Amino acid sequence: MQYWLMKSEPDEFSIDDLVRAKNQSTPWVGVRNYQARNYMRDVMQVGDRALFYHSSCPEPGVAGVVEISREAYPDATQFDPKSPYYDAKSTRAAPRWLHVDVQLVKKTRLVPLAELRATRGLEDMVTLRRGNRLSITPVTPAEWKIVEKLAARA
DNA sequence: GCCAACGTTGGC
DNA sequence: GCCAACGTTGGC
Repeated sequence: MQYWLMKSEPDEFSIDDLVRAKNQSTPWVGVRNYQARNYMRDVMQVGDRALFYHSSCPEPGVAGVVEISREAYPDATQFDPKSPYYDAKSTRAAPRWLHVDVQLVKKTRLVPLAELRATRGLEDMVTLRRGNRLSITPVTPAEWKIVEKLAARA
């Protein structure tokens, strides 16, 4: 059992989109970074929990909690020439890109990035480290507790 | 729109 | 295998 942080651009897919989604669940398509893929493929397990993070938007921050609901399987968008995630070098025999499914646990208040940065105990959070751009990063149990407490505040 | 930081590509 | 050039991310 592991904790994670997963970034999504709310213009693309927001926490509210997840609230409205069928079964409040979604395939995490579009990851095109090997390290993030490897986390999904090799480390993530059904039942792991993740912070749903809004990035590249007016108010970046944690917007909710999700649970990994299906283990990694091939990302169909890599085979679709019309998709922005199309990868001409990937084949069905050896798909390059995989993804998990995630299911909503809860939408929380938006915990802004600035607040995360200002919180004691989160100094070493991977996603907050200088220059980090990875869309999927591990979160320690201690960090998880702190962020959950922040998110539960009114 | 800017820019720092990082990942990927491709020539050698 | 090196590394420069390029593209992308993501906060501001």
